[in-house]
Amino acid sequence: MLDIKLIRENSNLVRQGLINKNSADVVDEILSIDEERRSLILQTDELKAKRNSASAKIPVMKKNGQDTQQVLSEMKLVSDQITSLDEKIREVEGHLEKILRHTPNIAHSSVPVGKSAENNVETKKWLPDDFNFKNDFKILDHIELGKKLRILDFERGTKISGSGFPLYLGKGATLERALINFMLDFHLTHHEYTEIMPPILVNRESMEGTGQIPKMEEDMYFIEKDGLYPIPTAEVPITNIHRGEILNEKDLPIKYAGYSPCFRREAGSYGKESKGFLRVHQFNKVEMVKFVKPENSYNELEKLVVDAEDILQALKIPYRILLLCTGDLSFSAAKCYDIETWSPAENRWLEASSCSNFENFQARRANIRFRNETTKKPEFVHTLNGSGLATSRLMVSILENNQTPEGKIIIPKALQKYTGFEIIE
RNA sequence: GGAGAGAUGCCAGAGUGGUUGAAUGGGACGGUCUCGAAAACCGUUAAGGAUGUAAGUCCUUCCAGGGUUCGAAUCCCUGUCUCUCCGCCA
Repeated sequence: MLDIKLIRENSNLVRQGLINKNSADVVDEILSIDEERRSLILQTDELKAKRNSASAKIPVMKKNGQDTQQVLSEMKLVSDQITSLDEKIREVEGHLEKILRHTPNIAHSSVPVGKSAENNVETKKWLPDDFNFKNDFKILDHIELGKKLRILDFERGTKISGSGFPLYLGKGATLERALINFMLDFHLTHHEYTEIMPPILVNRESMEGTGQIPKMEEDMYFIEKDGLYPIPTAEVPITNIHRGEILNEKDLPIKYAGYSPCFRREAGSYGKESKGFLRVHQFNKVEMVKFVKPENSYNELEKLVVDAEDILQALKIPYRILLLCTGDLSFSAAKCYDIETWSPAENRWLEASSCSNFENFQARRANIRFRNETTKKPEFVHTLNGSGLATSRLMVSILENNQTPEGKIIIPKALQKYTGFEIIE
């Protein structure tokens, strides 16, 4: 959520920010509602002050045996006015809140302005030493490999649940589990994260806190009976750990990493993208979340990206990094890097991680603050998160990049002690 | 799932209609004392909003949302959560 004071005091900056993010310019609407709100508050506060002072006098008058009849009827009137004004304020504030909750974060000044994904900027490309984009044998895609080696069964996954629910078998299941353990261990030992195992069903407040709701509501699963949402990412429960809290400045930055399955309806996105692992309703992901002091958040974002990169380099998976332009940035993000891994069968890059700085956008929604040691006042923290990483896309790259001409898979060295085997054949 | 009890400040815990944003104790912080420390004593210790250059002033908030009343932490209704007992159960 944007700060109403920021909108009030820097309306043009916000206006341009919304336009850059391909979002509707609601600044004038917000300003006029805000003005109405403040004028109503002024009126009701005055009446309330009047009522309070009368309330203090009434018992004294009674004690002195004075007649309170006139004051009481006067105050009855005042109270009625307060009630109706408060009603109006509730309405106006509800309206304002609704608009603000639907208004996206604006991008940081270092983010390139652009309309869509084509305007994203590649900032880095990393390839393993012996890597070559051309192969001298026929590359099988992950679906064919999965079938041939009996490690993935998309058809039976569909039978059990529907399309987009992958079934891992045998060494495929072991490899998936190994990958999760490897990534978590790596972040804990090399990057000093605290491990989290979060609830994977969350309530509405949590979904609103991180910004998935209301904008992305259609993409979320929802269990109506209990009012719970299966999480689309561990970002939701992990960021909400500190919802409504005031943290100690000396505890910052707080760094959490956690594994969870992720559930996404992906409403309306069927088609070519949806085959195999490319777009699924359930996948596994290790997520990194940071709570940091505002002045450090951009520095922390760069470190977050490196944390994700370290995993890919250890696995020797070719990847590139994109700096997303304003138009491609998600609702809550102020700046975001996508990390894409190479799929030789698809002959293209696949998004495996997204590392974002939300500044205080989520913190404001979720009311996550820290006490500034110098000013002694609470301030909103900055929150960041990054996939570290999503296994489904990673699995595609691991299988396809490590296949032999005979269609076997060589397990990356770093993973072997987790899988207990070196090859899938 | 059934029955009951409860939710107050950083914590513990009073408060059942009127200057109670809230007694008391603990903790934390500052000070006095001390060579230093402890003890003792004194003081400070909420968040949000409106207004104002500021100092300040005012409003709101005792789980949440409604209601009664001139006035609600206190009374009524609904919801959420916690605890105890019973049942069920990985």
